Amino acid sequence: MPRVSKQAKAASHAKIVDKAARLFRQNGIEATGVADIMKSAGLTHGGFYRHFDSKDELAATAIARAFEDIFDQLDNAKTKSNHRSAIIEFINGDLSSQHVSNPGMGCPIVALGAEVARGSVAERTAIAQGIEQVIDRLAEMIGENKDEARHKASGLLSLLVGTVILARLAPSEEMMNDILSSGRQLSERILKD
Amino acid sequence: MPRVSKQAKAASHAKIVDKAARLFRQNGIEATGVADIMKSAGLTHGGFYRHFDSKDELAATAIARAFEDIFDQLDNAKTKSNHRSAIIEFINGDLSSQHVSNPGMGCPIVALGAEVARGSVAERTAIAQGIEQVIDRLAEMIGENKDEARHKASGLLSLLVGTVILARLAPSEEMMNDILSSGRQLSERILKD
DNA sequence: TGTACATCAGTGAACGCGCGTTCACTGATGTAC
DNA sequence: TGTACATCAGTGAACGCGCGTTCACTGATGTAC
Repeated sequence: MPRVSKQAKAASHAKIVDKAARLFRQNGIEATGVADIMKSAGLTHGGFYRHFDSKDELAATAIARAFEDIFDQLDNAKTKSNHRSAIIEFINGDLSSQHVSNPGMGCPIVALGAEVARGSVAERTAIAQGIEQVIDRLAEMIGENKDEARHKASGLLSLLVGTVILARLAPSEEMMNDILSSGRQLSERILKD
Repeated sequence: MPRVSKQAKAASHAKIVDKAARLFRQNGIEATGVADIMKSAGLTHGGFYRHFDSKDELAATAIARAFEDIFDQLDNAKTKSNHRSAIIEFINGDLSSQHVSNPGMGCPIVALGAEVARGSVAERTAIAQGIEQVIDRLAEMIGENKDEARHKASGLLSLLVGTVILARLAPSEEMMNDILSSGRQLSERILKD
């Protein structure tokens, strides 16, 4: 299959990014090969460099793409009438066993934070921008005075990230549930003044 | 340098584990080579398999070793007369810029949690045991009724882990300090009923 | 305590393997007339 | 609208490289007498 149309290329591009965003979160960036991603997108590895200059460039793009999933969840919750109940709904989704057992579709900070912290500038910039926006949106939903809301949003995000990481390391379902419920309870305490 | 004495071997063994515990936390397990570790311990890579059956076995051992650093800090704080001020001292050490900028000597859950979550059974067992013990010791210092204390300890640990991860991703010193101070403030709120 | 010999910690070359990246090639797409 | 040709998305073999692991070798250590 030789040259394809512009829109076919755009579709390939989007598919590569989507699959990468998923595979990177699932298995880590380093542990995911360019060939794995291309195969997952229904292509062969040789064509990769018609889309990206390097695996690192894809990683930065895929991190930004992964944050779109989080923004969708936040925006989706925000359309609900009540901000307070919307944020609780978001928290319950984040601190759920579904999220814990599906890293590929979950939070990129949880899945990739530690790895990206020692990664390239491009990767770190992408994740920092994502974090900034998540905190902005959380703060907007928390409301009250702006500084105080950002303060709470930052603490809440830290708690959510740490809770899911610990839950993914729990050796039993029982312990996972204990960790998640501790996180949920503390989250609610952050929200009520 | 051929065969060495039993105690020289024991010293080599300890040095390999110490260096591995540090390098793994600094650069990740996968990104750290056996040869890097051996070189760092003043040895050549060929001798590695007189000490461990595989890199994975070393990883599990090094994770357990890394937790010793945390236990030392916790026990050190616990010898202080007042449990309440001791736990605050521990929190302040954990949520400090020194900890953020020195992953090699810091918390293995922060540095390796996400990677170990998709690692071998040996690695996951080692980190789960470490987490269990950290929660036990935190709960003991928190006091009050046992279930409530474990609940709080679990939430506190989640918060600490997430805060340090976010702080390591902060693009500016200012944002890092904001994240750390949000984490510190929330931590104290967990402690005062 | 002294001697003879087996053991094995550590060395450094070598192994197979998978990785990111490059390349010559293909033929449909896009463009210029 | 039709024709001629350059472009370039995608293929699959090949590249150099670093990895975890194995191996033959060395000679001091540990042990048996």
